[in-house]
Amino acid sequence: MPELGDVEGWRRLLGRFERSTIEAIDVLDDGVIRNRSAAEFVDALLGEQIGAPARIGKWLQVPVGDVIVLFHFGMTGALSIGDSTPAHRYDRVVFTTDAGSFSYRDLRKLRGIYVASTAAEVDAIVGPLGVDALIATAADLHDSVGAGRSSIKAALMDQSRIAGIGNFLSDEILWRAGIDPRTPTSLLTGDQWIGLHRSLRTVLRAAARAGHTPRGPRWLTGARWRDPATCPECGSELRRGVVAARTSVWCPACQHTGG
DNA sequence: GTGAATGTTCATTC
DNA sequence: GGAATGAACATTCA
Repeated sequence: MPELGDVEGWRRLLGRFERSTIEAIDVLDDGVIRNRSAAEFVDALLGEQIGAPARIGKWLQVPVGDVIVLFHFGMTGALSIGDSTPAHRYDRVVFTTDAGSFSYRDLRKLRGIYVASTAAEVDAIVGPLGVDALIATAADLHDSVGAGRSSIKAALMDQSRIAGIGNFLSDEILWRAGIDPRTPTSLLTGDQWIGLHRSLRTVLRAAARAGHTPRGPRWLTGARWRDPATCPECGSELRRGVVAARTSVWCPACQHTGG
C-alpha cells in the first residue's frame, strides 16, 4: 500500500490526535520497534503529549513529548485509526490516547517504528532524502531526477533524488506523461521534463487528497489489475515487465522513449 | 511446493 | 563512482 498518498492520508488522520496524551501502549510484536527495546519505547512515550504529525517522502514523523517517533510502512504496513479494539490480526503496536486509539498494522514487517531524540538522529534513521515529491518544482525534478544515468523509472523511485514515489506511483506518472519507464533520463527532452512534472503534480495531488493511489477508471493503477489489462486511454493491451527491479506496467502505444 | 507482493538495504558485478 | 542485479528481511496468498 504505502506510497506518498497513503502516508499523507495517515498524517492527516493522525492530526486529530494532536495535543492528546498517550495513556497506553500495547506492543503486540516488539520486532517492529527498531531502535529501542519495547520497554524503552513505552517508557519514552507513555504519558506524553502528541504533536503535529509531519510527512517526508514515505516517512511519518510524529513528535511525542521530547522525542520524534518515525513510522515507515514498508510494502504492507498501515496506520489504522480508531478500530484497534479488539486488535486486528496484524496490529503490532496499539496506541491508546485520551482522544481514541490507533495502531501500527503490518503484515510483512519489512520496516517499523523508530525513536529519535535529535534532528541528527532523525537524519541518520531516514537516510538521504530528496525533496518531497508533493512539493517538488519542475527545476527540482529536472536537477535531481535527471542527474544520473539510470532509467527514468529507477530515478523516480530513488528516495535520495525525490522522496515519496514508489512502484505504482512511478508507473502512473510515466503513463500519464507518455514516457516509457525504461527511457534513460539523459534522453528526455525539455518538453518531456515539463510534461513529466505536470503529470507528477496531477497524480500526487490526487493521491494525497484521496489518501491512497487512485484506482479509478482513468487511472493506470486501476487498470493494472485487470486481465487482460488494457490502457484506459487507448485500449491497447498493457505491457508488463520488470523495470528497475520492480513489476512494471506501461502502454506500448502511449508511452515512448523518443521526444 | 512455487512464485509474487505498493520497500529498502547490502553485497556483488559490470 | 554509478548503476544494475540478486538476495535478504518476514509473511501471506493464489
